[in-house]
Amino acid sequence: MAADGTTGKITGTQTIVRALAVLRVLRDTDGDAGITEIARALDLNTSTVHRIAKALVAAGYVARNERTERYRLGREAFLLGRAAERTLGFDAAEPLLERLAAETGESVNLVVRDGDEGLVVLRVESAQPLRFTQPVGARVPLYCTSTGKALLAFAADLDAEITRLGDLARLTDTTITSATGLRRDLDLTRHQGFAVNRGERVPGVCGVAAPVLDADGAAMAAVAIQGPEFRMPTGRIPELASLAVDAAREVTAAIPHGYLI
Amino acid sequence: MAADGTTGKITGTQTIVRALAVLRVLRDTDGDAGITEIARALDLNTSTVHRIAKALVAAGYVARNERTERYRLGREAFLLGRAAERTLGFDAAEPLLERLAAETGESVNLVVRDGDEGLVVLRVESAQPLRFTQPVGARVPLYCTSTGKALLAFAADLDAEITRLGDLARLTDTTITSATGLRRDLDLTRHQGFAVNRGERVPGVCGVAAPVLDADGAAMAAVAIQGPEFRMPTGRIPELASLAVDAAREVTAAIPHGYLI
DNA sequence: CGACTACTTCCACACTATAGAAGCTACTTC
DNA sequence: GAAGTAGCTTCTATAGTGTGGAAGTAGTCG
Repeated sequence: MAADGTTGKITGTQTIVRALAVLRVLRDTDGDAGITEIARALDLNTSTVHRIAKALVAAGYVARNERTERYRLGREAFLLGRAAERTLGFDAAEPLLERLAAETGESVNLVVRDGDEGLVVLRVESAQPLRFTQPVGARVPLYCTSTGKALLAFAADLDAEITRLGDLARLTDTTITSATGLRRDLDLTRHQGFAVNRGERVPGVCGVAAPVLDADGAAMAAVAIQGPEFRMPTGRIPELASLAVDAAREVTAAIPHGYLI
Repeated sequence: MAADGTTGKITGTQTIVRALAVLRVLRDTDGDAGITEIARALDLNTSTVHRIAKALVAAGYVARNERTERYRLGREAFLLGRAAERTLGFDAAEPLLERLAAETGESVNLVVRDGDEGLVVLRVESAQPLRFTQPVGARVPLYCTSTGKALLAFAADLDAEITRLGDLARLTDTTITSATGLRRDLDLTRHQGFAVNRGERVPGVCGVAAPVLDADGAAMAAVAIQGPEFRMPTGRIPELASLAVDAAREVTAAIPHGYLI
């Protein structure tokens, strides 16, 4: 079968796509949103959005303010998320990351592949006043982050990945901007078993990431330790990497295999 | 069977209802589920479920195992939940409950009204080896729990609530089983500003709950301290109640008003 | 006080979602 | 190892669902 990397047009699901789009708008809105607001954002008729919203309210996925007639996400959305957290093993992974953060004193993230980006699904923040922080749900580039490079280096088809990335935008002095340079870095990452990022995306920020591997040796996710460069000198990298690799190995047991999380 | 809450006859939303039903099945399934399994649970044609599942997978709400062709909730469901947590103020409420749990040494819950039941949306467990525990997502009766009685006592129309409850099943020696008895208890609750439950649902378990009130004085949620009766003697109730009331007042500022959460 | 904006309801029609049939693969049984 | 079984997936004609324009209602601003 032709592996359709990009989502092909699936027919017979217009309504579902629209309903999920409404949820997405509410997810990305601070506070609440009105029907017209949502309709405009999605370029849909207000009556269509209104009907969809009504169904979502009836199901509890959306909460409705009776007075202001405005909407926000509801309790069923919250409960769905909790269930997803459990079934994807994030709740089991969290204590492992917390331990890693405590051991290293730095922030720790769990990142999964989401198309051509990395998606932060868990974070534990360092207790230090100066710490690296990225919100859950943040999407990060693959080619210039420790987690992204760990995901790429242990992807099923490394060459295909590199060509697919296209242009590598320069974000800092140390950003790797050539395909050959990235290839060399990923080979090293694969050989070492962990990826290192020294200010390639944000100046002064260093990351060390280990892949969470499935039975075939492909990366399902990546665990990263992140902090200011001065607290993570070259000499400390081996120790940090070893801790990250250990944590990643434990996370492997926590999350379900075979799923593109 | 599928009716969630009070699903009136809303037309033009069959597909959305079905898609949400598929999500509900996955939510209530441990591990993963197959198409046929879901179709049987919902009494739908497999091809219908398959198409819906495909749309949900494309949107990232459902994760698909390519090898086993089985499904579980996906990352977008998780992210939606996190967003709901934020917009409903649960993330802001959590530290308040944690403080209450630390102050009292007992388990703390936040419960909202869900139709004719209470729904546990947050919990912080006591550090004690013997502790009361209820999972997030658990639904509890209103008439025999501290949180339920706090929600009832501060409902908009108290009389209507009591008649609507119907039969009050006896669960323990101390369960209130008569409408007049419940009425008296709720009046006291309203007067005191907090509800107490001494083993009315589970023998030996005591709860003290304070309502989270909106601007109109109606309950939006309830905060409860729960533990074994012997650690919560009558003499300690005023102190615990005062702490619960204070916490509930702070939670009021955290959660959005006007929404039936 | 009138104009404006937003939410809600209704209904005929177009087009979407439906479900049956059939192909396909993986696993089980004999 | 062949035959059988169960489950996933694709296809398509058709029924019936969802659509969006229009009209009604309520609240807000100048």
